[in-house]
Amino acid sequence: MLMYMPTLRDLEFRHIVALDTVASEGTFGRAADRLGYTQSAISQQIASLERIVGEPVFDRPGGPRPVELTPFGEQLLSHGRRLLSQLDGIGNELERFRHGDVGRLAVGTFQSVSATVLPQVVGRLRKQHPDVELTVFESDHDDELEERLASGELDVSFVVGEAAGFESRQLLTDPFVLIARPGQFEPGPVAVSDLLDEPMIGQHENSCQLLNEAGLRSAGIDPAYVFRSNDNGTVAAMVRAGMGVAVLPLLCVEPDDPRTALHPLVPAISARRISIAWRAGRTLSPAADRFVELAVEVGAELAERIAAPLVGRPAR
Amino acid sequence: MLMYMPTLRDLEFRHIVALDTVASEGTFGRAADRLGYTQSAISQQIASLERIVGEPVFDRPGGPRPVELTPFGEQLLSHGRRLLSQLDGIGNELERFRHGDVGRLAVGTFQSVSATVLPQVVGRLRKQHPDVELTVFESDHDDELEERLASGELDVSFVVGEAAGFESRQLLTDPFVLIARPGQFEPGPVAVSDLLDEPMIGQHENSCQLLNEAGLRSAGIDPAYVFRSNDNGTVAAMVRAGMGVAVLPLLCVEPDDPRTALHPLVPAISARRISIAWRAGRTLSPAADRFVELAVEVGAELAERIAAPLVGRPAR
DNA sequence: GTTAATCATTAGATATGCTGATGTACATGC
DNA sequence: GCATGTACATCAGCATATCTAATGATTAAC
Repeated sequence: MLMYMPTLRDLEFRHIVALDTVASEGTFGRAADRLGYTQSAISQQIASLERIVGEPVFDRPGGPRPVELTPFGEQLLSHGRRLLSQLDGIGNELERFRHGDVGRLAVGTFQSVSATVLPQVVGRLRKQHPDVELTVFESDHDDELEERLASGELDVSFVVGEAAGFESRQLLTDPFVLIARPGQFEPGPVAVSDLLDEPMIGQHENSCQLLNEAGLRSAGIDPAYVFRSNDNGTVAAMVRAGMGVAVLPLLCVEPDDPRTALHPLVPAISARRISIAWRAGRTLSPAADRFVELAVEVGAELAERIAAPLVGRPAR
Repeated sequence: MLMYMPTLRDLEFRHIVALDTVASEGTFGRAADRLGYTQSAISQQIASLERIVGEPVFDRPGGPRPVELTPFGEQLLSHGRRLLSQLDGIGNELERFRHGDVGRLAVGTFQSVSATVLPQVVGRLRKQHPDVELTVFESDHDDELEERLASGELDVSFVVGEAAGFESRQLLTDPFVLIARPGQFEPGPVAVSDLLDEPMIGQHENSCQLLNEAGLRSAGIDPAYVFRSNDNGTVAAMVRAGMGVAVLPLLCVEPDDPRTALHPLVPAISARRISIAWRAGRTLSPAADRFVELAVEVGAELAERIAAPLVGRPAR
């Protein structure tokens, strides 16, 4: 009959615990009592341990004298104790991970979110879970964000609208507004048709700009762009300089700048929906979960704040 | 039916190996092939792992798509890998220990051995097993050495003769010789009875000195000590100065010093036997075993060398 | 819609680990 | 010296865990 030859990989933590307990109690029987086993069980556990390591771990003097670790047993025990405390450490780390207190988190974002939602979310996350290693990747190309989400490089990403293959939670809707010089239009809503002859300032081609142009076109305007920039500050400056007017998502605009006037458009261009997304079917880490929650929270607050000036300001 | 609630302590290395293999293979089946199990076994191992940690470790998209670690699974795996490599490290360390290449070793010794046998043994040990942590405790009181041997403070100790409760290996026998000024006696053996009127120089009371005096008395001499020192160089100097003669174990004497003459005694005082001892029934560490072997080796060489001058010198 | 690939589940065989009883070795006390 | 007590080892029997083999359920791809 061929015996299975055990290796160190067969070592189990109960072996170490038994070794430790017997070593400190001095007898198998007392160790058994302390661990809730019978003497026979401990005897067999130690025997099994000795088969695994290939050496006796105790000197058994026989009779009523206590057993004593062999030098090999001492060596094994000191290594084993380290292993046990490592295991306990792992338990603690996993518990922290479970609460979202540690872990890596890679987030995708794009400009307008980076400037408005993200700082709030990051701030709250860092306050509540300071040890989460957060990395942020920004791109103005939706497909790049989605690729990295799909590959697993990103855990979650802010996105405009929804994309197939992803789960998401909607954070807020961001309406398009007209940015003009103060006095250029009557305060209050402006008809899209009034923009027919206006020179337009816009962004370079991106999902948001496309949505915007599609909206204008469906209202009968074929906008003539005299300048394009993806820097929202530059766009606003050009408007102030009288180069033209711009249609931008509200989140891209500095709402309280008195040097520009904001006007809702009628008919409204369908607002872009900002969500946070992750790969469908992929379990989120607790930290990522927390991030999503915070994003929803911040999104709701922001939605409230941006509704006010848009309605209120033209009346001012 | 009450279920047993597993804890992290129930984690086994096979769980980690399965986790790792499935993670890198992408499917349970291929992992099973690689590990020599059936797919069912791996499925059950992962299920068991998930019960232990309380979380799914894989996202299973269903159908022919590969499984993928959950963030929790990733975290667990990275900790688990560390644990596995620790275990392998322990295996290596134990192997080195088994060969006597690492470990602590506490050795007891006394003066004459410290001056003759020990340096040789230590030298060879350090050369062959440089990473053994050797500590040496020296005492001229046999009982102190034995106490520390018994308590486990010392692993092995050089001793004179044998003591109950210890196992030992004999290294050499160290004959007593007479040390006198050259010309004081005829070269060759000296009769103990000729020492009747000689003033004697001896050591303070210790096991070796007692053996010595007992030997002289049993030959009819009641030695009159005019000076005692435990420093062998001092004793020799006093002999050279003409203060008296000394009877010392040969190992305590500088055998090639032309300013003193060495004489065997007739009838010989029964030589002291030098052994190396350890607690009976206690398994020695491989390093200690090695030390014993080296001590025997050195003892044999030394026995050969000290026999020569004792026989040869009086004839010179 | 059918096929192929995947994991989960089930049932049964085997191995493992435990209990309880017994065997064996040793020290201690009379 | 012999009886006694205390300890570990071993054995038999049982419960449980773990593996294999077969089957079921789910999903992608054609």
